[in-house]
Amino acid sequence: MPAAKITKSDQTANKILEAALDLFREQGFDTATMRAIAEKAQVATGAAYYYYPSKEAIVMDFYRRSCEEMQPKIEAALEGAKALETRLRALIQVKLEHFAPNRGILRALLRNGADPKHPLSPFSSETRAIRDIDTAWFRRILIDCGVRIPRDLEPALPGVLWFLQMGVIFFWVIDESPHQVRTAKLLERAASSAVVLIRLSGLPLMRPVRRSALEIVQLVRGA
Amino acid sequence: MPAAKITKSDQTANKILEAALDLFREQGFDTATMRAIAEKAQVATGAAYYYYPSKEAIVMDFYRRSCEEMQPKIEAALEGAKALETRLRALIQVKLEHFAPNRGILRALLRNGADPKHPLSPFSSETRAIRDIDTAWFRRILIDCGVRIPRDLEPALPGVLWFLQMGVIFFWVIDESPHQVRTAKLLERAASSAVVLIRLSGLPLMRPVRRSALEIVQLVRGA
DNA sequence: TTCTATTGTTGAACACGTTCAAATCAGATG
DNA sequence: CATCTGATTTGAACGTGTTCAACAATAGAA
Repeated sequence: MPAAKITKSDQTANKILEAALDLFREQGFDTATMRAIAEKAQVATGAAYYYYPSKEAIVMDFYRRSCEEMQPKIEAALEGAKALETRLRALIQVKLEHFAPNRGILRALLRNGADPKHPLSPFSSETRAIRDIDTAWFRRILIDCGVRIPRDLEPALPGVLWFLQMGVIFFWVIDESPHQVRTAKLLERAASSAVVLIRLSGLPLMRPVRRSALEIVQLVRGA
Repeated sequence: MPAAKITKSDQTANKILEAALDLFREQGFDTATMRAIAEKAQVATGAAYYYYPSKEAIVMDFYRRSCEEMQPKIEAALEGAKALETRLRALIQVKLEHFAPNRGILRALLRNGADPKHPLSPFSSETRAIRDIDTAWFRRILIDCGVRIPRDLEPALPGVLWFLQMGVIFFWVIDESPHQVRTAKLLERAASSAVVLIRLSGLPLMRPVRRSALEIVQLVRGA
């Protein structure tokens, strides 16, 4: 692998990204105009479009970078965490903390979440790669976690937990309570409930329910 | 109540609404421009804004009207339906059928669903009235439905079922399978599972799970 | 060095949703 | 009838994200 040289082009792209994020943080995604971003980055309006195909692509790049930066943080947070509940909480907590200074930007990103056709949606094909990396973490924390996972549930569970995580993050970006204390509570309850449900799902009595849930998951995933 | 006279103003508003919906259906929400809508309605661009504060307000009005029109249809569909599962399916089915010719328009409406601050979101304060009417139906179908509802679950359940319905509708608008056959399957499974879960939730063993679920619901509702 | 092709940069122009001051209309009032 | 008042209608203008033809800089080949 050749040493990744930092070209002038990279610097310009960075200048634009930083200018944009600054403005997004200061005045919000909608209020910050491309003209203002370009001016702050000391380039012409068109230059921004040479590096980013759209305003949304900028916030997409922010998302991609954030996820990269988070990988080692996640690794560290899971260090020593053995119980599934602890791991779940730690994994999601890392993300909330990492995004905390940029909650507004994340909101701009997630507001299109309901539309899988939208490039910014966490369910879009554009964000597929990130989603896969994310899901792999959930697959990993299920291994040797002290909770027996029913065989048929195993392939689907990481995706379901990722979805649960998305729910928590969605809630977090719109949580107006001081210090997002409601989200903290929700995360606690959700993680605990998830583990309880997984445990229960192994009970013979629950077999039909488990099968139904699985069918629903497969239906939704296939769409 | 005085006879609701149809004023010239009403006619113009209607002309604009119809022109807009036609164009939305023909070419989609984004492609249809306000100028084209105004032209089709044979008014100036500004006139559209005299009647509708925004392009989105038009589709909002469509949503409001649709819900009004659906009331008698729902009433009819529930006629004779006694079992909870049947009722659930019928209630949601009515909505899908009613919206079927306008699936694209509904998609434009729901894509902002993840942002409760957005006026068009089914979770926004602007759509509160509609949501309340909707939820009342779910409260109603729970009465004398043959399924014992745990006391503590009773106040929360209509809202939860409404949420479930929203999930099905969200899935439906993005379901690309022929005739939305996947949605049909999903609705079947979801309704069945919902009833099973409600039944199970009454079991003594499930009391802690029920309590946790209830806590989570209350946390999310309060935000 | 000089030519050439690629890469980067510019700012005017476009189409859009939206606003608004002015014009027009309709009905009430004198 | 003439006048006034409020409701309606107009179309130009604004600010936005985005495009693009033209230009500049750079790097590699000759």
